Amino acid sequence: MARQKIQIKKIDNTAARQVTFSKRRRGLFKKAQELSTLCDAEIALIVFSAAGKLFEYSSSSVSQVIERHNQHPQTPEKPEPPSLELQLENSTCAALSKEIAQQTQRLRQMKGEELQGLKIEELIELEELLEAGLCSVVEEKAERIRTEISDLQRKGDLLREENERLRKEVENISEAPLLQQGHSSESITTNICSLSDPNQGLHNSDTSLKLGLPFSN
Amino acid sequence: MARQKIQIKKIDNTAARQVTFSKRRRGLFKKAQELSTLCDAEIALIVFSAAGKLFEYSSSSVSQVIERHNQHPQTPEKPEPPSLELQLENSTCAALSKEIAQQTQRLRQMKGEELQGLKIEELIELEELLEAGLCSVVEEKAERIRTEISDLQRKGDLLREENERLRKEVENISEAPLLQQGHSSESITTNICSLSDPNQGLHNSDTSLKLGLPFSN
DNA sequence: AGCTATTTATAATA
DNA sequence: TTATTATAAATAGCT
Repeated sequence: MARQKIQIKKIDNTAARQVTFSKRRRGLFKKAQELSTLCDAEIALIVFSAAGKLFEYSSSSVSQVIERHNQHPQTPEKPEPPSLELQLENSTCAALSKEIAQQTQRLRQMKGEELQGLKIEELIELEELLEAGLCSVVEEKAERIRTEISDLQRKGDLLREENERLRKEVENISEAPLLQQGHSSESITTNICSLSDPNQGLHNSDTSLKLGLPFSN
Repeated sequence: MARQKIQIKKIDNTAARQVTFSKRRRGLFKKAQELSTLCDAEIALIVFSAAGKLFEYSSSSVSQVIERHNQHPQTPEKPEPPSLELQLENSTCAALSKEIAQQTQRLRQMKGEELQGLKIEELIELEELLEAGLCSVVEEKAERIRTEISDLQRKGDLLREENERLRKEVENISEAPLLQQGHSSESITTNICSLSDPNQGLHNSDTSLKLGLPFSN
């Protein structure tokens, strides 16, 4: 509106846009204030800059005008037309909730609850599903226990070897012309070690299978 | 601002005030619209005339801007701070999604999939859960099949009684001095009926239990 | 931030 | 209300 007429469209140049925003915003606020004074009007003006900064003017207080606006009997169309974005969010939430409800029911059915709603055919399918799942779980458990037992036996073997080594070391030391003080505690360890069969590591798989009894529980 | 400069104070003359209100209001709205377009600003402008009439303008929707205004943080850091309501929606969605993910994993585990993440103790619990569920399902199925069979047998009994009644009726009619035409088709029905033991209704429960073999499938 | 040539808004009037 | 128009105000492009 000066030097040159401009098109009312978004100003591309960022700096120029910010300057214009500043100038016109002040002009707008001034006009609003003048209107309210001259004509005894109640005005609220809320402006968010493109950067999200808030500017506001009100002849009284913004909250007061908003309150009056909310209480205004007019606006018979939509009291609160939720934005499309919000509607989408809500519909997304609704869809998610529905999915949760379905999954929850399915989980209950798999736990043997709320079976009334199922037909015999569905019950049979569910039974087969549960049996397959149970079978997988049992197999996984068996595999885990086998591994666990193998690990423990391997560690046991290592400990036994270590003990054997220590026992021999003690024997060697004992051959030295020293008194046999403190030998009692060493003998306990030695005795415990000698109770175990040093060859039992070879039977690992058999042993784990015997211990696998809980598989059929 | 024309012909003569005016003082910015309430216009005494009512008519003049209304005219000025009308003109300036339009000018103000135009300026607001220009600012929002030129500078990509979000604007809400609420004006109550002295007579209490509401005029409003917004670049988007008044409610939306008011909402943004209400939720505006004291320090506007973000270029586009999503309203708290939206954040809540999003967090709700996130929570729901998380729950769905958990349920989905649980369902898979119950179907015997993705068991790697479970400890042996958890596998055992899962196994017990599946066994309990399977047991319930099997019992429910057995009950359903029992009921189904009882129903079918009851209906069969009714049909047999009806057939018996019809057979006797036919016999009575046959005693009349008519030719035995058309008796052949009746006799088939009668023969079929006579194959069944009219007392077998008493054995309903036993029979259903025998037929209950699929329970252990 | 100021300046100023122009455009725009508008007060008075019809 | 609307239209006209003289004038005040606002402001786009520059510093």
